[in-house]
Amino acid sequence: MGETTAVEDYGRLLRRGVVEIIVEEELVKLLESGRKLRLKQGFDPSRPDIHLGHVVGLRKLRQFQELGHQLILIVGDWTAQIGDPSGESATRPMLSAEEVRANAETYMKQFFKVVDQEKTKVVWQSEWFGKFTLADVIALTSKFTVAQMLQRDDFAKRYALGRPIAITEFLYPLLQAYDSVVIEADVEFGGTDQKFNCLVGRELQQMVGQPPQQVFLMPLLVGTDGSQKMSKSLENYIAVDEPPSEMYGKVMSIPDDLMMDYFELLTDVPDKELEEFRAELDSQSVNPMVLKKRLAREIVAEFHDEQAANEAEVAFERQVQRRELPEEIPALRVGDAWWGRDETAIERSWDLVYLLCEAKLSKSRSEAKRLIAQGAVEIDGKKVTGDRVPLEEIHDGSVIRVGKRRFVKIGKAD
RNA sequence: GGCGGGGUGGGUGAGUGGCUAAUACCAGCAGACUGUAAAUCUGCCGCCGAGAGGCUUCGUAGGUUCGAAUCCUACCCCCGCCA
Repeated sequence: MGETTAVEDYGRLLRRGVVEIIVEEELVKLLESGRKLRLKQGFDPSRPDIHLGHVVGLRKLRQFQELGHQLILIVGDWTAQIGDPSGESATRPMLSAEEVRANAETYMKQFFKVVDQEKTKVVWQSEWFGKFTLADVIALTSKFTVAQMLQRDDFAKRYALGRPIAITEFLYPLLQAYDSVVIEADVEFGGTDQKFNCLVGRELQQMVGQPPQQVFLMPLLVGTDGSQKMSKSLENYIAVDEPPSEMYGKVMSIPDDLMMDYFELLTDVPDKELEEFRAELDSQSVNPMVLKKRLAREIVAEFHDEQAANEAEVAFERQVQRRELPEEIPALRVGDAWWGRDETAIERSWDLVYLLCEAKLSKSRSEAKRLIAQGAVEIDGKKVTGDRVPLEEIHDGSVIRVGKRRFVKIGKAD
């Protein structure tokens, strides 16, 4: 494919889904030097779940790997104990070595869904920080000033507002920077919120006589709520290990405005095609839903496969768009007493409230009553209006539905 | 060491003796509509109770009062400022 491919790859590599490159000319020089670059990516094994917000960066790493570069993945078993200072960081409980290892394993299993494991070397922070003495800590911290730390937007804001900043939070960027020195990173990757930390890395490297790493900053993906960055604590995330239909549905639930960002950052749909999509959306010549379905398929296929994506789509169309029943419905086994032979027989009816609770379709009796009152409950497609349901309305195999997405199939207990 | 601020329902955050199961916003749930689990609109959103109503909740434990998230006491926790 020759030279054109190389040029195209650079364009895609350096433009799509990139906010800022520090320093771009230097990075280009490195790329053109033909040297195998050392790419740095770290993670804290405090939260092992990877969601699409992380994937934006991981895809970029993969693109670099495709060009033959070497990824060094740092397991932040020390920084995990500090917690990245993003806001009101509650002090984290110390994780045991066991937990850290387990988390790291879970993390990497998901990580290598996107990133090429063959071209990745995994190292642990404890390999170097485990040997750190107080003297080393003092030496490291003495290289920086509080004023420098306060350059970081997050710190500056909190300081101005009189919000607390823990001393260990200042340590975080320093440890991260030291990582760069140890592994002699050529390029570090991160979301835009990582800018400060990455820049500290550059400085520290220069202080010890290393060439400073290049910094590659990517946009923060907005979560399914459409307003805040995707994060686990905000409950607006799509995890990479979610089942296909769940993933598909969550993608469909993002606001239309977010669609093109997702396309750009999370799929390989060519730029040219994305341009067409934008034009179609602008001129309203396409139903956004159609494009969003394409997006959902692309994403599901990336983490599962084509077939799973198609099945998820079929399920979505049936269950959400046409409000039909899903293929698989959880079953609730009901004992003989419930079939009207004992106390229920006296009233000749089912206690639907009780049934909903038993079936875990409702958290409490109060909620169950509300749901019924709001017309959210139907039995075999018939809307229910009262708490009591005549015995004959429910038989073996009846399906109770609450809202659009909750179902249970009633069956006799063995 | 001194001074001050604060701990309220999943979150933010009102409320300074009864009208407060507790304003508002966000999230969540449901319904309608639809072009999707988008958007919009409407309703719901502690628990128990068929209902009337009852019970539990505002850091913890006591107390004052006919009555407390609101007052008092002690304790716990968080934060800022000045040294």
